[in-house]
Amino acid sequence: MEKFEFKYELLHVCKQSGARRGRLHTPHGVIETPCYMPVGTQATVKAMLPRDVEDIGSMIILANTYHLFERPGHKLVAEAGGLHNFMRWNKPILTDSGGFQVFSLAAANKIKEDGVEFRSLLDGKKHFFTPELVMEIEQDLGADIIMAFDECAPYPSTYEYAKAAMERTHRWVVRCKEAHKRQDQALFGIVQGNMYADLRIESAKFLASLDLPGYGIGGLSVGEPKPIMYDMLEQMMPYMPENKPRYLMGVGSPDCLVEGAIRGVDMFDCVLQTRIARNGLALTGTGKKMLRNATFEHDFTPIEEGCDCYACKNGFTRAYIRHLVKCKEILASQLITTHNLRFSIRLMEQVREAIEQDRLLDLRDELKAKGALD
RNA sequence: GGAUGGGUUCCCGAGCGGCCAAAGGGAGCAGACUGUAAAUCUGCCGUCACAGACUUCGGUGGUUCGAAUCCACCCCCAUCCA
Repeated sequence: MEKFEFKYELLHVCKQSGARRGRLHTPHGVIETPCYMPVGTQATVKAMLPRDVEDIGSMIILANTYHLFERPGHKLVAEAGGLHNFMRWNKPILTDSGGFQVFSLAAANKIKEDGVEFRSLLDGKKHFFTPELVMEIEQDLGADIIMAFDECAPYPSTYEYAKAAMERTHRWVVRCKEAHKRQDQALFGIVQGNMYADLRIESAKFLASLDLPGYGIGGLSVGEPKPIMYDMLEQMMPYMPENKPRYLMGVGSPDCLVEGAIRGVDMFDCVLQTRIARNGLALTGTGKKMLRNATFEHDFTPIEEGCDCYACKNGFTRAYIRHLVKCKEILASQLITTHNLRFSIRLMEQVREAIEQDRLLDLRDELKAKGALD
């Protein structure tokens, strides 16, 4: 594997907020930050063609190690020439490690020092995920950015448990780093520490000492109130390396995207946009709109006036989309997903511009006043 | 004209003397959704002055302490026989 330099350029720091405007170079392209990354867990952004994901301005998408290991299997993806070729997406990809599944499927999993025993959701078979196996899978998948195997502790967790999970995560990231060989992939470590600021700081310092090309911030938005999440970000951020991208994992509601950027986050991913789209809920500059609702029956305006997404600029009306939602037509998911993703990506375009102009707090207030962050 | 089986709350469809405002599904209405076990899940769904009351199970009468459930007649529907 050819060596690639995953250079992160810090282009500008917003004088008003401290937010970072940056640029991350990967083998499959450049990522302007801060950015929102659509999620394509099963090697597809649900309801979207790769062409359309590209058209809305996605610079990078996610896929999931755990899901692709289960099906179709990382060896098959390797046989297909890697994830990019398999799913026909030639821009950057980030694979999550399965650490979140340790958390979300906790009832069925056994966490041990060496790794985590998973019960397959598909056939009940037991699998044992170790840092080494996760690295093997992620290297076979071949994403540009790969996440270390971590343990995402639930909220609330006791201090003792949070500390144990964090320390285990630290031991695992060292093993990941040891096992990771591909030079054309960037291995990101993940900060843990639950809702304990001292643990977060300890975790940030430890990970910084490993000199990895980027860092995930994990274990947030797991049910805690938003002010707690923001407080955690504020407390730990001074200990995160300035010259490395910071990826707030799994967070990405419109308000969190802006508030996160203000607190120094460079990358976000979130399933919310695509999931709520499939349930008929559209994000707009004046707040969320449940297009299934009867109020839109005779509403022949676009989802959002002035939006440049395919659905809005081609005359698809709320009344029509409501009809599609009620009929459970696939096009409803396609149109609303396209819109929600474009909304989020455009939001980040605005955020980047505001950072360059040292006015991100102003932008936040303007968006808030219109209801865009509700 | 005769025989048989039916008519249940918006629709389909259970119920076949009290525990029935009436199972279940659909439709309708609303809500949830943040590193995707999600094209999923939850709630409401006769009316009202709503921890209670009132009006419903083709119609009308009757039996009974009590009927959607039993009886009589009538009106419709389906199939079969003339």
